[in-house]
Amino acid sequence: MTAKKLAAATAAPVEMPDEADQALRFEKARAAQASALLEDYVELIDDLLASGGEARPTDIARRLGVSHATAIKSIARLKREGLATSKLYRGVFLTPEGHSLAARVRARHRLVVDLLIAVGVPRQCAELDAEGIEHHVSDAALAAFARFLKRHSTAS
Amino acid sequence: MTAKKLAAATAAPVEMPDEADQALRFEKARAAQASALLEDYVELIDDLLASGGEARPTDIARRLGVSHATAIKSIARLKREGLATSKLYRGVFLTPEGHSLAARVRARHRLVVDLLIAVGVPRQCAELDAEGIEHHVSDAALAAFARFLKRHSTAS
DNA sequence: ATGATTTTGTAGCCTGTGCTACATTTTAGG
DNA sequence: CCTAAAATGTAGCACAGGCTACAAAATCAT
Ligand SMILES: [Mn+2]
Ligand SMILES: [Mn+2]
Ligand SMILES: [Mn+2]
Ligand SMILES: [Mn+2]
Repeated sequence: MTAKKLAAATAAPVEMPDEADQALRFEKARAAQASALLEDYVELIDDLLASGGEARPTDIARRLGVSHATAIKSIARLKREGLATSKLYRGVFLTPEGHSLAARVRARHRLVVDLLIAVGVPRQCAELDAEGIEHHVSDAALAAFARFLKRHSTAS
Repeated sequence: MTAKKLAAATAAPVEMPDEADQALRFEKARAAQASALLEDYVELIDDLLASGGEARPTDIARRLGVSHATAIKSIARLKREGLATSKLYRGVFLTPEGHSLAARVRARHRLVVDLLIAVGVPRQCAELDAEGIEHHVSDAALAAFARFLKRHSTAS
């Protein structure tokens, strides 16, 4: 290992980031990925409740493109984590925590779409990509997005 | 359901996207998520090979922040999918397919970081967020990012 | 050279998130 | 009201990607 480090120090053409930093980056990305599913569910449920009235497992499943069995299991997880409630054959509802998460998630989703469009991404494409991107945008980045949009919408 | 749709049509305060479109969005995001891990591995392995010489399972594990057992299993998947090779105690190497994937992934990673910085995200934060965001940026969005950066770097 | 340390590999476990198939319950239509 | 259709729930499977614990191999240092 000593030999290898020396060789790297003398002949390395590429600089690597610090090991610990890099590990933290990947760990953060994995964590975001783990909550992505929950975020999409609460956002969708909140949309359904706001738009029509009911958020039924079958509707949720259809909109997410998964089987109803899968949706029901994920809804069970939402309940386990205190984000949703449901009564047999009565549809799904959000707890206050679920509702406030949904609000944050929706605001972030919109901001991401708007930023993508502002830098020139076609609307359709922006909406496609945002669905995945949103889960990895930190609050600091979000704030920067908001500043950018304000700057560039007033300067029409 | 007829009654529900009528109610929604008359009193709906929120517009929902088309069901099929929405399902496609979520399916695409899930697909991106599934390849994210492979992308991070090939990018990291390529970096290690370019910078020092070797890409050993333990190094890979440390940099990714996972146990070496986990890394070895993921490397097995890389091999199964034709992206990498390895001989016992000889480290990991990329196939031509793996190498070209790594090149695409690295270019995309850099472009995403640069764009985030260009819109005002602090560098540190940009590098953190990019690790997750990169896997969800389509080619079309990437092209838009490149155009945006060219426009805004020449106009200094 | 040999003993300690590091690296690698294996085995077995868990959780999350997909699926299909089947059972049950509710809802809707005639 | 009764039957057919739709919705819901359950069971059981598969696979990915985490982990720890243990075993074997290679490397390093004395
Ligand atoms: Mn999403
Ligand atoms: Mn969303
Ligand atoms: Mn990444
Ligand atoms: Mn990357």
